[in-house]
Amino acid sequence: MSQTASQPNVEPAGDGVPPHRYTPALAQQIELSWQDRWEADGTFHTPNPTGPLSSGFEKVADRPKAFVMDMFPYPSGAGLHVGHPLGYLGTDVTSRFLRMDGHNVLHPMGYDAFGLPAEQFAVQTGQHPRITTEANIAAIRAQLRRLGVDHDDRRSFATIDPGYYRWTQWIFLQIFGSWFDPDAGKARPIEDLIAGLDAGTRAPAAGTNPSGRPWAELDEVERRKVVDAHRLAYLHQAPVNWCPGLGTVLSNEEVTPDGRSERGNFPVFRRPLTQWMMRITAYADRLLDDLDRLDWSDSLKLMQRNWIGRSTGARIGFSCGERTIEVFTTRPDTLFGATYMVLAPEHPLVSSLAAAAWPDGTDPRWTGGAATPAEAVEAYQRQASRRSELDRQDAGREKTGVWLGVTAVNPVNGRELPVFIADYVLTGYGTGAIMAVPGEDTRDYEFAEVFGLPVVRTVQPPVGFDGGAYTGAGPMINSANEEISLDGLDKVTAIATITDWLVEHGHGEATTTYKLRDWLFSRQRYWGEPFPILYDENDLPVAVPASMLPVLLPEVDDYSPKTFADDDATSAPEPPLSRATEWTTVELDLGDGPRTYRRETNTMPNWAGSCWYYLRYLDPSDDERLVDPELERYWLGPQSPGDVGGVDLYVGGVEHAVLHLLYARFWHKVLFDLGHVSSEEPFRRLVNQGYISAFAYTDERGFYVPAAEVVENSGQFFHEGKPVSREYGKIGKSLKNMVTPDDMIGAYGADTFRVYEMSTGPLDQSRPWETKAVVGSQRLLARIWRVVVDEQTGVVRAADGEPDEETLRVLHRTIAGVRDGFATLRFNIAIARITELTNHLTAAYGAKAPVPRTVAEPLVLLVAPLAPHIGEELWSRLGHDSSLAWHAFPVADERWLVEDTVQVAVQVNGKVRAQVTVPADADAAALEAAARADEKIAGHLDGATVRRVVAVPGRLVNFVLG
RNA sequence: GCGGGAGUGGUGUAACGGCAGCCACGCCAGACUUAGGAUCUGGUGCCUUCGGGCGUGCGGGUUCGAUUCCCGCCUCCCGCACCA
Repeated sequence: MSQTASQPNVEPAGDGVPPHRYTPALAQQIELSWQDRWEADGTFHTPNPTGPLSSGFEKVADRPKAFVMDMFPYPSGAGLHVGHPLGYLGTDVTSRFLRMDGHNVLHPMGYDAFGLPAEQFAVQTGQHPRITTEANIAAIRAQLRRLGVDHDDRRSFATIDPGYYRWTQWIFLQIFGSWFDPDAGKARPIEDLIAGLDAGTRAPAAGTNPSGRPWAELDEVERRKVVDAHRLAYLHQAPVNWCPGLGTVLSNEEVTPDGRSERGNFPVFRRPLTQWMMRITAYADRLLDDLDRLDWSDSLKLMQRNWIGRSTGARIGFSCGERTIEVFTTRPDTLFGATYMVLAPEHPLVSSLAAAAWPDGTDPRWTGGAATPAEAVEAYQRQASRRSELDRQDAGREKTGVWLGVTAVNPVNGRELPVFIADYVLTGYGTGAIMAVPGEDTRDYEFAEVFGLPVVRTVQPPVGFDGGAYTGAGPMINSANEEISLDGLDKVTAIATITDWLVEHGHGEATTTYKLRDWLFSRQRYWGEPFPILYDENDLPVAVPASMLPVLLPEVDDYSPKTFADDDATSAPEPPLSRATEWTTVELDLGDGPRTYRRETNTMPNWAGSCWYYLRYLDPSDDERLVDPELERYWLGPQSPGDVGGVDLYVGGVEHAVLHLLYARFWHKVLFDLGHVSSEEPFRRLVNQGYISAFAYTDERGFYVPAAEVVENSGQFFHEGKPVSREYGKIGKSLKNMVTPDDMIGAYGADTFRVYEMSTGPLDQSRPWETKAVVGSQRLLARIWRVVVDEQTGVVRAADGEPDEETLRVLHRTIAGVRDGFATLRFNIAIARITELTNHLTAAYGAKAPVPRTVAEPLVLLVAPLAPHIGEELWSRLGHDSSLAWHAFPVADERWLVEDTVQVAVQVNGKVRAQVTVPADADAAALEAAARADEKIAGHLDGATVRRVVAVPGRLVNFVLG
């Protein structure tokens, strides 16, 4: 098996080019040959400790494991451009390095294949989305193979495989079948809840029992509704993001800040609809707190923290006639400064609170020009619902609102506070109602100005403060009643004091709220996982038994949901599956005799399949269970007490910071609570790879011209002789700056492409693409080739002799540097060190003397993770029968990392004035003596007073003159 | 507006608080060439009176010494944004 790729039929490379030069044609020949051999030999098959993939595990049983993973791609029809492989190559280099360095490495790849583009293509063409999706997967798989990545191909799958989504449905049933026990702080099986309710040891949670009657008195249907309201997956009628243009509802995360759909950019409206929700809010604290235990970038953690948006404060009740208005505030200390109240226009109390008529002397600004409060409210609510999210969130807009004609009572001082509705108060956050403190809140101050409301300061602003609201720190003022006084207190003490008082008098309590909302989990699409849910004759949801999974996606004639005019806010969703009439109705015996059930016709959102795919890699053939616990413990389990476990390196784009990464953590924690996994988190270490952008060029008319045809001439850019202007942006067809990996592999080979991508900066850094610079990587590989192979004869040139000491020092410095670069994902510094070694060998040995084998072999091993094909080829030519993929990575010998003598800089007053060479172990005194002996330094010191001498052994000497 | 990150040659970048610019692209020169958009070798931060001087966005500070640490400002990028 030691035959090499290039022995026969190398074509003459052209006039003057040596026949055995490392040309792109030779590189491609070598690459294809080694890709075939890796596949035939199963070189990258990773052994599991047990089960069907465990063959060969004894070879690696004593190795530490390393689970290295990419965010799997969505198989779009557009194929890959040069920006896509950056992360894939980063994990590939890492996994190859770790394998050589003695780890059992799992580096798999799969496909996230449900989703909108394939469905929309299917709607246009009538072709089943599975057909296009599978064709796209095959194309991307071929592209990845041609890059030489070391994925274990036995472990690949797509989320659309019934054998996969069967378990996606199974997990849904686990979530549906459990509730969050606030006492235990974790999910538990729903049967435990029912047992507690039956035994009377547990009462229905607040808001789950509308009738208010005791559990024991409820009938069967009422009980089921109470239980269903506790589930982690539950049906809920609430305002959701309805997108008529797409014909589906969307999660908050899928709606852009300006109130449009992330996909398609259609307007989104808030509409009350009954939909499946997942109770991710129950996990808000754990999702937040466990971020501290993850090796993720600070910026990414911050994005999740902001999205979860925990804030602590108080809930305070304000009496308003017969009713109580509950508000949430983070500043209960400013309660004495509340001068009015505001409800969100959609607040449920609004209509019942509105007065019958305006009191005499009502400020005309407060009525909205309406004859009665009811009319004013109705008009304002209509206006608010029509207003797009963009308008409504524009903080710069003048405040609007109307008075309800009533007042509420400030519990702390009895002050009568007029109650308004205004759209600057959001219905979904806190209680949807606020106490307005214009003295210390900018928005309240703006509203108070427009409506002529009083301002009471309760925090002393600094002298000279002439702004409106004062939001800074300062002592409390104007904050006392007969029982308590906050005056003079600081903010923290005042909050504690007033909160105690509120609790004592039954007016409120300390509380925490979150920006995070429950996850809207149903979509009115065809191309997604069907819900394993049936509805019985009471229209209540029933789980499909696990034994009957998967619920297969039925064939339909029309893949599109009914869509509507973009702005038709009152339209209602109609999922494609509802038209599969033979499928929607089913007769089953679920243990109580045959009955007729109606199937859930929504499908799961795009994110469902990516929530757990890392578990499936452990054994994608498992039909018995979600994952073998032994495999999960081995690959994902905690590595030490307190460790969260999870994938050891997860690389992907930052665009998933609050979508996929939050949802997957949530599912994983539910699975952990229910005992299906031993790890608390799915992704221990996460790195966001940078983006590759490219220059694009426009002509005088502003049209893009093909970037590949633009030439530069002394700083100016020209296309067909005419000047063009340069822009910088995404790679793609629209900017006419598309460059594909296939283009680069065709021109240079995969190894050169890999080395170039890795050389342009640390993995997490974004960078521009520059095709003309790729040749530098090609030159490097050609020089390495020339170290081992004679370009004229093709004969291997490695010598048996010993390298000189200087070469050994460079070699071992290189080994240390390359290891550092690989370990920290700074492949650019690894390549710089390899280049130095190569350049040194070229200069020291040149074309005449062969490089000693003891240096040439480590060089090949060092470059192999980056450029595996040329690595294998040279390794093979050096006489090794087996792949270097499993050969030990070189280890630096400390002996050669320390120099005998070192050059140290000599500074005078911090400026370098000379270099002296001293023994490496010279102490400070010897260093100073050597420095003083230098002519230049002696000149500088002559006649001056040396106030101080700083001598750092091995580094420098600094004379400080007085 | 709030929060985070980043500013180093023409370009991508590199430097345990210790000689700023490793490595590469580009550019310049040379070699080999009928030729060079191949390959190889050398040079390449700026200024210079050739002694040297100045240089890591700007201004301060800490230090014997700052690209690195601290403070303020400017610019760019990212995230969030009427979240009470």
